[in-house]
Amino acid sequence: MGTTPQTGETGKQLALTALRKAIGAGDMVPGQRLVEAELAELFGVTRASVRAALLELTAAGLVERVPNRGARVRLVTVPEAVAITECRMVLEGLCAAKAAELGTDEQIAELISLGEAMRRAVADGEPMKYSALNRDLHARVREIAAQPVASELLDRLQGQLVRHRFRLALRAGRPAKSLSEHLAIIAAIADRDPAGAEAAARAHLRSVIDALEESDG
Amino acid sequence: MGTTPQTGETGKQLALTALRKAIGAGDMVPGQRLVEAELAELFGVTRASVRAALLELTAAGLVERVPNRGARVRLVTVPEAVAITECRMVLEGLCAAKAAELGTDEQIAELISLGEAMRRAVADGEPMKYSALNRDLHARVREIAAQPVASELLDRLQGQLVRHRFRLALRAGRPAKSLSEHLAIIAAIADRDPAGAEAAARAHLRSVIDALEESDG
DNA sequence: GTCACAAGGATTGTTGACAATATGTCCCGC
DNA sequence: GCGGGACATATTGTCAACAATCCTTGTGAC
Repeated sequence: MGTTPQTGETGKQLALTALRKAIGAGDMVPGQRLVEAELAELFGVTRASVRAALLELTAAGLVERVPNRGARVRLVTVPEAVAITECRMVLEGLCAAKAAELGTDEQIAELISLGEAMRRAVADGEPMKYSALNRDLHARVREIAAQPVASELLDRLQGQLVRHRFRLALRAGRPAKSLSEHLAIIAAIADRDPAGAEAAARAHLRSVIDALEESDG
Repeated sequence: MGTTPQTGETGKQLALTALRKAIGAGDMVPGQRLVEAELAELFGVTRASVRAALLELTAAGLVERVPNRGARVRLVTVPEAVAITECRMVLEGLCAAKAAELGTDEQIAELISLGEAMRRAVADGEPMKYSALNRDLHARVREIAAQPVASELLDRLQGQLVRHRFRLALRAGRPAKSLSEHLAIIAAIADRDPAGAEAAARAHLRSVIDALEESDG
C-alpha cells in the first residue's frame, strides 16, 4: 500500500510519491523551501502537478504553506512530536481494545507469531528487522480493530514522525524495553481483555513519549 | 475561527468557504456530483480555484474523489459516524484530562459559568442556544488542554458529522441527558482530576454513540 | 549613520486552451 | 432479442502564459 510507484502514474501522483520519498529520506530537510518551478523541473512534471501534490502534502501535515510565500518542509519540534504521540496513544489504545474484542482465533495466532518473530529479532540484534516487524504489528492490530477512521488518523500522525522515529530506533536498550511492551499488548489481546489491551498500548506509547523527551536536541 | 467569510479572499478560499457552507447547509446532498466547471461558474471563480478547494475538502474528509471520474459529497453512514465518534471519544478524553491538569483558576471559573449557562438554556427550553454553548464548552476545554494536534484532529472529525449532529440535537430528552454529562466533565476538571475528567468525557461520548445507533435510518 | 521609500527580481496565484480518460449510446453481428 | 464494439460526449488532468504579490536591495534624505 505505502509503496506503489507504478510507472504509468499521473503527474500529480508521481510528484506526490517523489516528494514523500524525498522528505522521508531526508533529502529535503525541515525548513527547506520548496519552490514549485524547481520541483517541476526536477521531477519532470508541470508546475500544476507539483502544486497539487504540495496541497495534498500540506493537508497531510508534511509541508507548511503560507499564502503568497511558498511551501517549506514542515519542522516537527520535540514538544510537537510528544503531542502527536499522545494522540497516537489514545487512538492506538482504542484500536487495541477493539482488537481484543473482535479478533478471531487465527488473527490472534498471527499476532502471537509476530511477537515471536520480534523476540527473535531483538535476540539476534537486528534493529532494522525489529523496526519493520514493529510497523507490521501496529498495522495488524489496526486491521483487526476494523476502525478505518482511527487507522486513517494514525497514518496521518505517523507520517509526521518519520524523522523522529528514525532517531528513536537507534537508541541503545530501546528495542528490549519496547519488546516487552509489545508482548504485553499481544497477551492482553489474546486474553480478549479490551481494558488490559488499551492500558498496555497506552503504556507502550507513554514509554515512547518518555524516550522522545529524553532525546531532545 | 470557523466563520471568516472576508470579502477580500483569494479565489480558492472563496470557493472553499462557499463549498463548506453549501455542504453544511445541505444545499449539496451526500452523493451529489460536484462538477468543477459548474461550481466555478456558480461561485464566480476559475476552475483551478474550485479544484484546489475540492482537494482540500477531500483531505478534510468532506468530499470523495475518484481519479478521473470527479468528486461527490461524501456520504457518512451511521456506522461510520459511530466510528468517528469513537475516535472523538478518546481524543476528547485526552483533552479533558489535560485540561484538568493545566487549567488555571480563571479558566475553570469560566467553564463553571459556561455550565451554568447551559443549565439555564435547558431549563428555558432553548435547544439551539444549548447547542451553541455545547460547542463553546468543547472548544474551551480543548483550548485549555493546549493540544493543537488533538484539536486539529477533532476539528476534522467534527466536520464530517455536521449532518448527523444536526439530527441528534432535535431528539427529545437528549439535552437533559447531555447536560448532566457535561456538568460531570466540568466538575472533574474543576477538581483537577485528570482520570475522572477523561472518564466523564468518555461517558458523554459513549452516550452520544448510543443515541446515534438508536437513530439509524 | 540610519531610516524611509521605491525600483527590481523572484515566486506564487490565476487564466484559458488543450489532451487524456471514462461513461453512455448506438449500431451491427449473431 | 442480446451481446460486443466503435463513436460521441462529458469531465477531469495538464500545460504554458499572464497577473498579482511579496521580499530584497539599492538609493536618497535627514
